[in-house]
Amino acid sequence: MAHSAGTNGKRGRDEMSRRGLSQVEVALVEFFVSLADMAGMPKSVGEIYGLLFASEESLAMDEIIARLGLSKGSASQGLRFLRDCQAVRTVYRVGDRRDFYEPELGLRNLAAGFLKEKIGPRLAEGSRKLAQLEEVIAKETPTLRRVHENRVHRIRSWQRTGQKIIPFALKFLKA
Amino acid sequence: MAHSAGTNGKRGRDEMSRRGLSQVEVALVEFFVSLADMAGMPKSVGEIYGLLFASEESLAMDEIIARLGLSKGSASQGLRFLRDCQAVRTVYRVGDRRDFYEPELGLRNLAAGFLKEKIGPRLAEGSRKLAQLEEVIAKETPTLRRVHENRVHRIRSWQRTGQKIIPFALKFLKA
DNA sequence: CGTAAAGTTCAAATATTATTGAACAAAATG
DNA sequence: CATTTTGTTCAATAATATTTGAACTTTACG
Repeated sequence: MAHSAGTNGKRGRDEMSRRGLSQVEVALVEFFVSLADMAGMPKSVGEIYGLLFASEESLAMDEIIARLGLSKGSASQGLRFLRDCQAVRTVYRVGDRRDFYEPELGLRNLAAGFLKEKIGPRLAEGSRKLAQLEEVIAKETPTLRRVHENRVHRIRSWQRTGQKIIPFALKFLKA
Repeated sequence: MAHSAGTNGKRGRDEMSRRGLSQVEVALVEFFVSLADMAGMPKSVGEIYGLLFASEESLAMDEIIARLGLSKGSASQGLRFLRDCQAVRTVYRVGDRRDFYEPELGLRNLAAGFLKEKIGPRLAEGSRKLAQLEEVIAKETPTLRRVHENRVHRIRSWQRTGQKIIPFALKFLKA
């Protein structure tokens, strides 16, 4: 078990309070946990971002571990994920070897980082697979080919629309 | 086990081919499985939509079951999910009691259905939780309150931006 | 009605994903 | 350079989500 205080493996609202998180901190952590869930990220990622978001000053990994009651492994991986998406930044404090973390608060940057890191690669992969598919279709008999080309063109059209919308939406978020 | 042909529980590319799916159908099913995964939907939902998308004519549930080799339960639940999001429609054929399904092909309608059915309720729930949180914050001491209000206002601002973008993006997709 | 076909539900089984923690690596400190 | 602090990795474990299939409901048909 990752921590000494709890009587079981679940980190619920009660245990969070016991660890010294205020009601507001607990609520913000919960809020971001449900957002993380919506975006298909692990719960621990939501917890960490939520805690940093609620916290006035930056936090080191061991502080995050202590306050959320999660394991070193989860904290390390969660912070890496958040760094990869540029949802958190490290800040340096004189006389302290640890890395301190603070959250990115700009919606535009959060969205851009998530799109670039987590969505972009998968769309690129899809695009690659579609290209392969078009090769297969080109070899089919004319009757069959007509139907399949129609379908694949439909997806291509979706992709073109998406590629127009995304940069536009990001500009919209600039504010 | 849901089907008689396979030697194990996995439905891979090989088994799909054996069931009489063409190379193109297999590729389209795979394509939508990975899209479904990206959107946090069960694989079976992607399979079903992919098969319908690849299919020139509408299909009944038992045909979907036979061709994809999934269970009655999965097919029923998957089709319900797709109907809920308006990603598929039922069509009627004379002299056949079964419901036949065809896919929605318009990106705008697909996106709108997904947002309304799967994203909307969660955002509403988040909004509700934020309102509760604001009540708690209002009761805090002035010093603490200042910090927390700042954080929550940030989220409110995100929400306002999101609420402006979504209808705009949907209009953009109308084409 | 009685029967059969079509479809749904849900508890149990399975598959997938996240978390843990101990072993390891890197880097600063004295 | 030995030691301590900080952080990472990854195999085992725990937790979660999906799938299955048998029992059930609903609807149509003769």
